[in-house]
Amino acid sequence: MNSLIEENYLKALFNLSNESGEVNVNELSKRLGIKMPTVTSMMKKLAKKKLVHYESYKPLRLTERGKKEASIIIRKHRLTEMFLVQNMGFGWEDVHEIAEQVEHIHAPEFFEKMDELLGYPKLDPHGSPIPDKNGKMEWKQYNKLSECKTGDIMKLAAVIDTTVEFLKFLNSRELRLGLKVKIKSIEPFDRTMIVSYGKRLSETLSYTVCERVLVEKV
Amino acid sequence: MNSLIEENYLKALFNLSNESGEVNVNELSKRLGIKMPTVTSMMKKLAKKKLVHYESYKPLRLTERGKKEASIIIRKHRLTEMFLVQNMGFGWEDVHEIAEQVEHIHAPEFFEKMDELLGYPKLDPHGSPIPDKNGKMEWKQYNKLSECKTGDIMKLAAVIDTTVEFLKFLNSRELRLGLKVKIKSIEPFDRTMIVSYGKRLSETLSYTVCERVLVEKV
DNA sequence: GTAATAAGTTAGAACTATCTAACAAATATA
DNA sequence: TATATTTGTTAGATAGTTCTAACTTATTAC
Repeated sequence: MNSLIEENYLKALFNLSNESGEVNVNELSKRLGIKMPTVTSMMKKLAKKKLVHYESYKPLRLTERGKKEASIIIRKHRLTEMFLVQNMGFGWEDVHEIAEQVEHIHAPEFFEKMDELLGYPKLDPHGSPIPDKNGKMEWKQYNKLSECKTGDIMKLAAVIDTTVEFLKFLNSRELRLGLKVKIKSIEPFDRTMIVSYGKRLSETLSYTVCERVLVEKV
Repeated sequence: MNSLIEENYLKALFNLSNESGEVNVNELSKRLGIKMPTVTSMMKKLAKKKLVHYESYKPLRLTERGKKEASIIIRKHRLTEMFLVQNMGFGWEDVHEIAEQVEHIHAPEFFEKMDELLGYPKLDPHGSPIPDKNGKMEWKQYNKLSECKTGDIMKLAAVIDTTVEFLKFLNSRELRLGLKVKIKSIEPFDRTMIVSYGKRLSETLSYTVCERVLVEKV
């Protein structure tokens, strides 16, 4: 059984690996807000437990067991987010912080029940895939909205950023997953996009925003 | 903000005070499965935080603040149990362990939402009162079934023991809260009761069982 | 290719929550 | 009351997670 603290290291390492390939002590340290020496010593501890491969000065890698345990925590997080939205009426902007705590509950039957009540969803409210009981998950290859070109019509598929501030911004523009967005023009100087969707015929989205939104072909 | 560990001491002290009046280090130590010296030092720590009144060799007492914080943890526990039963379809025997973990989640809006979805219940699935947001709760004065006499017709109101084993025993005899039970006779030697209820005209309940069931006049 | 900078490690300290061993106080018993 | 038992405290040790300071290795820039 891993402690809550170990679980947070595993999860952060798993997420960072998926985001940026190779992960080093410095990155993990920044992600967790924990100083590097502490991270080093935890990596040694997790290496002893066969959850990470650790060699001095080398990039950090989860073992297969480490990946599986991390996936299960992420499964619990995403099922919880989905449950909070679908079955309890929370907005997608309010669920991350709660799920961050609920994900550490050790009670498989609790999460199985959520899964069942939700009808075995494949995606969470932010469009991220929910790993199955064995920790397997399928990542669809989405593109960033910021990488699309003028004239493209794309469907919003997922968000990368799940902070309250970002999601409230999307709410304020009535932007939600599944929506079809047409790119009317792109400002070359700062890569701001002018887009249209639903009843909104001309909305301006900064590059910062477009970078955090994943889309797929309609 | 109190740690999970501090919360468990507060809750145990609160529950023991309600059960048996004066609480000493030894009792609290046994309840928590933690050795006495550890309990002593935690009491000193909680006294510094103005959550308990502590004097060497004197009984332990929660301060008003301590009582309030303990009540809020118990509120979260009982709302969770009720939610698991009413909104997620768990049996009353399966919810204690899960609630034991969920009660430590710091997210008032999560528990407010449960309360709302449940329609502001006053009692949990085991018949215990749910404290309000300010930590206030009303204890109805129930009697133990074991203290009733032959001929009494009583309604099952609450259970004292929430372990899986005990509740499964009650399930196996179709005993649930709200049920009317008539005491047909009491064996003087071991205080075993012969009772009737529903379609069951003659069931035998040991003193151990009757002691754990609270009842009220019909 | 050396110097400067960034990243990583080691050593040692602090804090929390736990324990055991030894002693002290309070309570029960004879 | 004197003794035995129970209860409670003090002191010191251990394990987990964190930190800072000092040092080492790797990478970047000139």
